[in-house]
Amino acid sequence: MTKADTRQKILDSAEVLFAEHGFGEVSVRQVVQAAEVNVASIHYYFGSKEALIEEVLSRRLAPLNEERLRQLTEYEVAAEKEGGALSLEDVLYALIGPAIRLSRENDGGEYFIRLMGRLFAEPSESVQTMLKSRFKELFLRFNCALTATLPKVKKRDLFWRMHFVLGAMSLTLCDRHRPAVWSDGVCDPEDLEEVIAQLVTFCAAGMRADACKKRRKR
Amino acid sequence: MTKADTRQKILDSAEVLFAEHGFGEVSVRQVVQAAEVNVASIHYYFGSKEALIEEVLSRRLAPLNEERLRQLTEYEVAAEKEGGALSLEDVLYALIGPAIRLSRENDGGEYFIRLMGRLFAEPSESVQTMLKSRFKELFLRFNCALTATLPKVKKRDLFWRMHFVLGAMSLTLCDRHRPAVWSDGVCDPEDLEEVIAQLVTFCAAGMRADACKKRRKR
DNA sequence: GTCTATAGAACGATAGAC
DNA sequence: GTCTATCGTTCTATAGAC
Repeated sequence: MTKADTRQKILDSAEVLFAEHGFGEVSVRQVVQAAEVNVASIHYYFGSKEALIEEVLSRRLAPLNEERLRQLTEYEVAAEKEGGALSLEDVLYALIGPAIRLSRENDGGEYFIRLMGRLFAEPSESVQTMLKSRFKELFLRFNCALTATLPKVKKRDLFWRMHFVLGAMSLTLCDRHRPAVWSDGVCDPEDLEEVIAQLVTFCAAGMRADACKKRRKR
Repeated sequence: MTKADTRQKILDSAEVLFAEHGFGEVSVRQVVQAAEVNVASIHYYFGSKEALIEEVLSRRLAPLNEERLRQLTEYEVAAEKEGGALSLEDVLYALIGPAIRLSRENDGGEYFIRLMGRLFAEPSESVQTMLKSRFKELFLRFNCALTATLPKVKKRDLFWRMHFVLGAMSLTLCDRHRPAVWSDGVCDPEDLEEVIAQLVTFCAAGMRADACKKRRKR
């Protein structure tokens, strides 16, 4: 077995196990058993359990966020060529589409995406700092694009709404079966393009809402 | 120290630790140390770590969901008295308001709410079955109320949108500081009524969106 | 009802032969 | 690069004195 094979097998098994049970619940011994490699391999290749976690994440996050930025740029160029403006739906589509598609792929992307959903629900400082640094560029680019398509929405409202978009997307990524289970089969999460369309429709309407007003007591 | 005191101290400490670090990452020894009680207490009072987790959850979930249902009924009665119909904003307010308020209380409710946010991101079957059974009644009641206020929205679209509302709310509950951190202080998550108003505004607009259409390729 | 003491298993990590 | 063997630690859980 080549070096690349062992490394790969460890990463693949770790991705699945961490996604299904969480970091703390999975031991390195379970990982090596699932990967069918030796106990010592993880420390040989990664040094520690923590370093393994880091690797599992970075392996897929960079390509995903690059694809999002690529699509956003593509839509911007297309809009300019047609002489029109970038639409809100385009921006949301570039943000949401690649992640949902990755979550339905059979090469393990599904597990990585569930892992990301978990991480966003994780308030520990180290995790949040890691997320912020890895999403900073993406966040700024999309924030600009959204501001441009929604000139009437106040800056503060826009930040809140981006947070809510992230939440709606994040829960959808966490567990693809939930909408079907809770709706007794009315929703079909296997229909990829519908999931994306549903999310984009909901989020676009939410982003376009009139200025938020605190509620009068009734 | 009375029996009730010890039990209470264990539950309070467990709530905080589980919320901050997750179930798997926290050992019963850390819990007893934080609670300043004996190592054997947890097994005396709860039997096992798993049973302790169950107790931490049920202690607060029932009152929270009762309050949500109570508010919904209150709004229904008020609307009928005025001869008007229940508004979508009322329904969302009854769903979201109590949870956000609990998340800002200083009696530990804050930690419980973060724990719930984590659980929703947890796809393990046992957790999802537990959640579904404990939220079934609430879900049905609110589903009815939403259907009534949104007669034009298709059943399937409605289910999807409820899922997205849950996601937006869930992420907001997970980590109260995130919107402030990501927006460099522009958002103020300490302003309770604004958080609620922002969420209700966004979700109401999303729920009212026109029928979802799959996207044409561009 | 609270304590000490400890069983018995699993943990992350490493040393050293091959 | 892969293996076995094992270190030292920590874990959940329990038995039994008080």
